[in-house]
Amino acid sequence: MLLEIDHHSGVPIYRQVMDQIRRQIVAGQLPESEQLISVRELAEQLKVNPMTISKAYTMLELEGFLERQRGVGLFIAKLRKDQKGQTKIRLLEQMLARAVATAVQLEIPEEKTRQIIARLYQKHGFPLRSHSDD
Amino acid sequence: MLLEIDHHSGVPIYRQVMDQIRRQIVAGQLPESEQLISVRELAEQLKVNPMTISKAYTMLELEGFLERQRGVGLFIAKLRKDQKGQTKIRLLEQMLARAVATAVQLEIPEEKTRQIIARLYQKHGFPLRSHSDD
Amino acid sequence: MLLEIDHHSGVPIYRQVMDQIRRQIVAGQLPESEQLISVRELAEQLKVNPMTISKAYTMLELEGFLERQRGVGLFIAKLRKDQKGQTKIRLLEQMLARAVATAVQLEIPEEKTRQIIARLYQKHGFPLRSHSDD
Amino acid sequence: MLLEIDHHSGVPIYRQVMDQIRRQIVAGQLPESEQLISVRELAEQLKVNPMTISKAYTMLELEGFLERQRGVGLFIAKLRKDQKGQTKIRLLEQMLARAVATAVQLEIPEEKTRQIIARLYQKHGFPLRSHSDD
DNA sequence: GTGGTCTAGACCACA
DNA sequence: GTGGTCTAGACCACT
Repeated sequence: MLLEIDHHSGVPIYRQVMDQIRRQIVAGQLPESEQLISVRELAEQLKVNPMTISKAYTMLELEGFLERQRGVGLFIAKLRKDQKGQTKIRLLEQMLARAVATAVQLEIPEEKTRQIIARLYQKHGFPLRSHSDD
Repeated sequence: MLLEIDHHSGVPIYRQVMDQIRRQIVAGQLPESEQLISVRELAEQLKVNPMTISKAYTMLELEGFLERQRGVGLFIAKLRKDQKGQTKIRLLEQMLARAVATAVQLEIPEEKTRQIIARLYQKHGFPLRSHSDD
Repeated sequence: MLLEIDHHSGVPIYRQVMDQIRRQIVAGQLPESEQLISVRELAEQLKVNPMTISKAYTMLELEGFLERQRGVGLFIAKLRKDQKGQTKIRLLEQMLARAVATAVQLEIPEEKTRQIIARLYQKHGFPLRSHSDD
Repeated sequence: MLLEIDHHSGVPIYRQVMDQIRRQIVAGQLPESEQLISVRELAEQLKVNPMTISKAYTMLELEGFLERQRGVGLFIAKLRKDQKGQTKIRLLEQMLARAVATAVQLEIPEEKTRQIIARLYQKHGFPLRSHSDD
């Protein structure tokens, strides 16, 4: 599991961990039912406090993305196929909703917003990847 | 000047004040060179402590959106014409960048993102002014 | 009397007025025993509050640079010849003392400080003026 | 870290703290990447309210001299090598500029200013380290 | 009237 | 443990 922590972003570390794991799960990058790397190990990898990782794991469990097996560890939850798709759209919509609300207040037309979106997609090199599962 | 404070959002009050005033300035909703509502008055309106408002004003002054006249009050700074436009785009890009980064990781194609954007714009009744059926 | 007020410098206006008048007096740019421009008039010229000018005048009177003739107005005080010279040096020394203290802490050598001084003098075009009264 | 607060100078305490820390950083007296003394501790040392120290730290962070690590503390920022030198010169120039502007208006020749500078440097026992007769 | 500073004390998020 | 936020209330400088 590859995670990147930005200590200067202002975003709490436990949130960065949550967001990245959640995304990897719904993106299917983390195989279902597999055991998660342990709190201690991940903490060591990322050079952060174990309590921070523990907090992230606990909250992801509350959200239903992780399942705890007492005495064993945490596992990726099995999500129904449509659940994944729904979550993906929901996560994206949340972020876009705030962006569009801002754009509307600033009277930035949809066309301009589209241009920015297009540029950002290009920057991420997305067109090169296949997206047949949508 | 209309401001809305959400005491339960977790976002510091002074930041909510900053963000809303900054946006109103770059959106041209606050006329240049005009005196701002006073610290005490806004504090009373919003039912918060004057220091909280003072902090927001001070930070906006540091950012260059407000100008102080000692003993008189704070005024909307005159921004160069291009500065406003740049700030508007910058504010929007910040929000979109995170959204697109998420979309790419979730393998949501640009077309789908566009659809969501379009729907959100419609919901806000945009384009403004050019239609008469509002 | 020519005064320039910088509303954005952070220096209180009454201080800017004091400093400039004081300097003009010891520089001999204001003829001795002449009546000062009235509070109201100067306030109008500079577009500032009359109380601000009044405060500056009062403090200069306390410093001995102005003399009040009740019912008439304020006049430039007659300074003994050596007083002017002493005041000039004192004013300069005060400012230089703080600068050198800083330079020493920052380990900036005297030579570098001299260079900066020389550049600043050139910028003011000083070498062009005669300075035979020293 | 040694700081001295003058409660009667009229200069806000948080500014005195900022100025002294900033100078110590660019003077290299505070080692890079080292953790700063905590807000509470410094507040206790100086017998002032923690918020006062917090304000100074926050502003220095905005200026780029300090870096925050959430939940851990504040650290001296790593400055590019030339940044330090530039800041040193900038700090000194600011003070000298006002002094020379005064000197020019008072028609004090550069030579006289140099003499005062030289005397002040001697008083501070500069040049440092290169002499052994201290 | 304006904003700026400071205090004492509370509560919170983060690691 | 760390810093961040907010309050209520005081005092000050400036115009």
